[in-house]
Amino acid sequence: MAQKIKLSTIAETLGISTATVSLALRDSPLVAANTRDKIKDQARALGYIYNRRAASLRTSRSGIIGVVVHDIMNPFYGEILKAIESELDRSRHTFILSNHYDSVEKQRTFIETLLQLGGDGVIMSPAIGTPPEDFELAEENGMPAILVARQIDALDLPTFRGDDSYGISLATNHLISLGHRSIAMIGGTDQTSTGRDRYQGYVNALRKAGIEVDPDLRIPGARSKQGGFEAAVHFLSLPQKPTAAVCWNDLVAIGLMNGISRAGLVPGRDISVTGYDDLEEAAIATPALTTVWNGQAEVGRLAARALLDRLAGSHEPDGIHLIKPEMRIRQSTVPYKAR
Amino acid sequence: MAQKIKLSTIAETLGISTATVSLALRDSPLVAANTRDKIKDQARALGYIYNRRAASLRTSRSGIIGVVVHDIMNPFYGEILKAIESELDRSRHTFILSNHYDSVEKQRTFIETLLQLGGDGVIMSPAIGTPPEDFELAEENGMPAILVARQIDALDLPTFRGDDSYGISLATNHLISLGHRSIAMIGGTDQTSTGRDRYQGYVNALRKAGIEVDPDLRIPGARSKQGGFEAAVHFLSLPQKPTAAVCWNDLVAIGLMNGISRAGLVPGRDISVTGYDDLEEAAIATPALTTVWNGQAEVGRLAARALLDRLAGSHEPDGIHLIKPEMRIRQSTVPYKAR
DNA sequence: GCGGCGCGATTAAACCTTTTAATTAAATAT
DNA sequence: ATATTTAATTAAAAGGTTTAATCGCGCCGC
Repeated sequence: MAQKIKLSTIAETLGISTATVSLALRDSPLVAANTRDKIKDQARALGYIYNRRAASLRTSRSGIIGVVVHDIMNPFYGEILKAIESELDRSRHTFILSNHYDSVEKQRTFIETLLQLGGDGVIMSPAIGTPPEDFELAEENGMPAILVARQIDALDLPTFRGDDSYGISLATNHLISLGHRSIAMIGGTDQTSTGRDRYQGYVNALRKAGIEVDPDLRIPGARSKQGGFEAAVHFLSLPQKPTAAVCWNDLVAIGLMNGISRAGLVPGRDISVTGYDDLEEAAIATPALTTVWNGQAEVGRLAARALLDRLAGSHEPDGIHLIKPEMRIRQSTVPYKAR
Repeated sequence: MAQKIKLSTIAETLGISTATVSLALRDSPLVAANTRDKIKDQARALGYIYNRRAASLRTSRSGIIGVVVHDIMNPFYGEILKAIESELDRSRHTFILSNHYDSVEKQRTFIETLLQLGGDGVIMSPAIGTPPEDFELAEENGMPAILVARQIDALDLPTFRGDDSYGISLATNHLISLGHRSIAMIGGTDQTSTGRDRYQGYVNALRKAGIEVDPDLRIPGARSKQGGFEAAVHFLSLPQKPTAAVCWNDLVAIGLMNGISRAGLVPGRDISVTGYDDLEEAAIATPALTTVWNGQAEVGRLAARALLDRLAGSHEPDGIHLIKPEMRIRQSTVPYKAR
């Protein structure tokens, strides 16, 4: 490996000072146009590589933004990440991604690493049970945090997420309007704010329609296809013989439909199923999945925007920004027929 | 934000030198045990945060490893990433993730950013059409590169991938042994080494069985569910009426099966379908997908291991390391019946 | 009583860039 | 010709950590 080219290498070969080189490369108006061009040409010719860590040591701005979610392999987060990525791309920021798999421990390690690297900010979907101190750690050290998808009640951080309670009530109402009365809710947990909101939306819709809420119809579980698939057995053996299922998300819904098919029944004919999130996959599932658009791309975009704005100095109001979900009706839901 | 705590802050409050503090925090044997403990306690008490950029400026080791693949939302890469992540986790390295979406431009930008950050190494699944110079750039600047899933013919970099030709021939042979004679190959491109290998595997298997290769039965397309779904129409309208399809990967296969269902036929009864990769999802698809295990976890693990070894000094031999795929037979493939 | 040895701690330089204040050179005004 | 303004460049310090070289000191053996 040839020896490292630095500012001073360029300066020496050109017989000028490093200060001028530095200024020229940053396009400062302080340096004459033709010296600037000469410098840039030389930098290119020598294969100069800007040393960000030296620079950021001086400027205390690293250009690094951390993003941490539960699991990047989950398409729900994937769609959020994609939006964040494309927003950050056009702003010369590098982003560091991590999963926390709902381990508070892992999440804290990530925040610490990011602080060590001098991260400019962080966008997070916090792990279940995150203690507020972990975020205060970030803020205290000058690293602003923005929350997506989940909120932390004790903290007043800028948060972008869908209106879960409203969204699930949309799905539940849709099933009720099709004549269903025995409706199960499948997947997810009640230990997150999201979980409580969703359950609340389900309960509210049922109550409003005068349907009694049966706690046995709540089947929590993993928020994955696997989770939905596994829930199918339990679901089909319920004594109440539900005719419809409101699922935690599209993954659970697709898994559940697979499980139902495996048992010889036909989803979208014998059983109505709704999803949540409107993943790309929902439209091509069989049957095409009725679901609730949850605006993940919007969430990601707004969160990234908010962080960039804050880094640029503007301190926009904290608090929770809710995206209004919308119904997407497809073939997995049909009018009630006795089973 | 309270003012920054640095080594010298700790040193002053304790009336010792920063050198001692630095050594103590790195657990150097040069400092006495009880001073070390005192220092560590004080560091914790003051909320000291290690400044990695200052350190790496000095040591020229950043602890950062770059990972770039086509698309992290693709579960095939997701499984590789997960393996890399867990291997890197236990070694105090931070990893920076990026998609290149097969844009050589985006890939180069990423490599440059990584160099600026002083990345210690990079693991890549190179973009289609990557010019060798882009990797030489990395190597020249002391940043070793390891390839996964795809290779670059002109370069002798350490590469870990499945044996595609062999793997696809396994799938094709399986269908032939079930009596199928008109077998299509769906999805993917022939512009990557992977693509050419896979097509070769398909062709070889057919030839060996004395079946004529019909180029019309090759339907290239996006390597996604969407791609498979869209290919279904074309597939079903082929004049040759194929009774089976070898798909580029599980996503294409699942999409194709969805498309076939949508057209009123039953995959795993009317049409046999094989996937590739054995994603978690394959087992719970309906019907459960016959596919080829491609060892993504193994690929990721070995690649990470190889990079860490190289960073630790050992220069293991370059070249291509092939993982031997294995057949996973499930319900999506059935014996031939005239259609 | 002295040279030598080891332990524990320190000094000081180095890593590379940015930025402010200062300097020099050139242009304009008087 | 000199004084003043403007433009272009530079010197030097700062940013936080690591590490080779050095130092001080108590102790051992002779």
